[in-house]
Amino acid sequence: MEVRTRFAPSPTGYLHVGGARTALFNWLYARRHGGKFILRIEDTDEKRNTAEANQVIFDGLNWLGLDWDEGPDKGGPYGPYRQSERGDIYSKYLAKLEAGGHTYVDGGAIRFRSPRKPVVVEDLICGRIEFDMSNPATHPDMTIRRPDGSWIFHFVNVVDDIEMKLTHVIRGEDHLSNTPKHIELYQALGAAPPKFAHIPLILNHEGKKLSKRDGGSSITYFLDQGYAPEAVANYLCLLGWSPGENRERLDVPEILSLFDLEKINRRNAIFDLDKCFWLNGQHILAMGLPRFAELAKPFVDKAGVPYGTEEALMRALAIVKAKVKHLSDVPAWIGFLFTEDFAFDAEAVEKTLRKPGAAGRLAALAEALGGLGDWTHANLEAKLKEAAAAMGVKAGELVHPARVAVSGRSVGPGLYEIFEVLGRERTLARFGRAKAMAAE
RNA sequence: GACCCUAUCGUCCAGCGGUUAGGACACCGCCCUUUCACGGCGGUAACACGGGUUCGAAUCCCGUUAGGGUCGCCA
Repeated sequence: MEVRTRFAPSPTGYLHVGGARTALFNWLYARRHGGKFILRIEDTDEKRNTAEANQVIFDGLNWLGLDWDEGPDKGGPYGPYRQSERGDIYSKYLAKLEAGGHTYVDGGAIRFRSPRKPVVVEDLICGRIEFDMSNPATHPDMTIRRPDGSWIFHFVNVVDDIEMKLTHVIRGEDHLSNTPKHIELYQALGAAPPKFAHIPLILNHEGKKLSKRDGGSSITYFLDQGYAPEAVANYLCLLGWSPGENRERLDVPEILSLFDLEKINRRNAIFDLDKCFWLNGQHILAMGLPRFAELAKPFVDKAGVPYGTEEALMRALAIVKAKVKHLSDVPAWIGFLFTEDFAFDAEAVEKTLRKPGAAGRLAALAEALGGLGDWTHANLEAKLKEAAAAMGVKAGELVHPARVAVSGRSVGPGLYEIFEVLGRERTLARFGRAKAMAAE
């Protein structure tokens, strides 16, 4: 039988990382087993069900690289995929329940009468759990339709899962206690329940459920902060799951080949931004220049870096890629390469250019480089070291003031790489300008 | 409160009856180095507690404690 999983978010206007991880696990499971991944919007109650709120979900999933086979925007054999458009289906199922004598009216609302029999949940992750449903005080008959005719989550969720032929329901552990209610509904409707897999929750640093207020609780945070989606997906799946062999950095194809619901653990995990950050750097380091450029470009454009040609941009990106941890930092890393109007860091100027003799050393270096043959990394390095030796100083005595002279800062890409990208003319011009700031 | 889940370094993840309890992030040293990163080496740091079972428990069982979740005419 074909595996069918789903992600069924409520359009609240943002995509929570916990939801994103749930989506990721569902997607992984479906793709791993050659099945289908379905997107369904659960908007029976939420009045924030706007086109924008829907778009946020689409964008978030797309950004993470999670594609769906059926959904509100692409249709499918069991649509519509928005609960607000499925009223007729729910009415039909309600009639079934009514015919079976499973409902009663209470205050205008319709409730489902619990059979009050023990219910066993066979969970792929949590194992076998038996629930005693006999006490109406702790397990009240659930409402399935409000007096105004609108539907309640538990009912429509089950109906849709039946109608859409879902085989596996992978969701947060906060639904574990709801599951026996859902199973009662399946039984009353004469449908076989899907396999359930309840994954542990993501907690904040206080050990509470991650909320909107917590940094990094929304997927857009990662996009804005300059995270690579592959790094975020990688980090998210490492929360509660392990590929074994102490593997940390994994690309999606690897995750796909290793993923297994049975290997998901049962303990809630605290979200650790530090590790996600580190993983981001690892992914950036490992990715090719084209991918890096693709991810960095939006930030470069947004910052208005006047990089000129595409080739020039690529040369700049190439020399900073190994240093960058956040893609959002790229403009700051490369800006000085494209304008003479870059800022000089006061402390850097003080420590290097204002050092006695700096002006003379800079002048000597400029002279040496002026006569250099091919303006290449190797030649530049050799010439600088030769000049340092001739002056009887350590290479650093030339390197540091030169770096500040051409970039305005004491940290940055490799010096010779900067020289190469700037070219002879601009490098020497910047030397000349810096001499004015330097101490004799 | 009732019910359900969970319990290994500060954090994430290994471990599934016999290990000097391992890896990663973070942190602290040292090395590499033109800066910053990267990388390398080393260090600090954990089996919640109490009973069992067993020749032998982080691993199995039972309690206690702690944390989380669910008990909606929210999803």
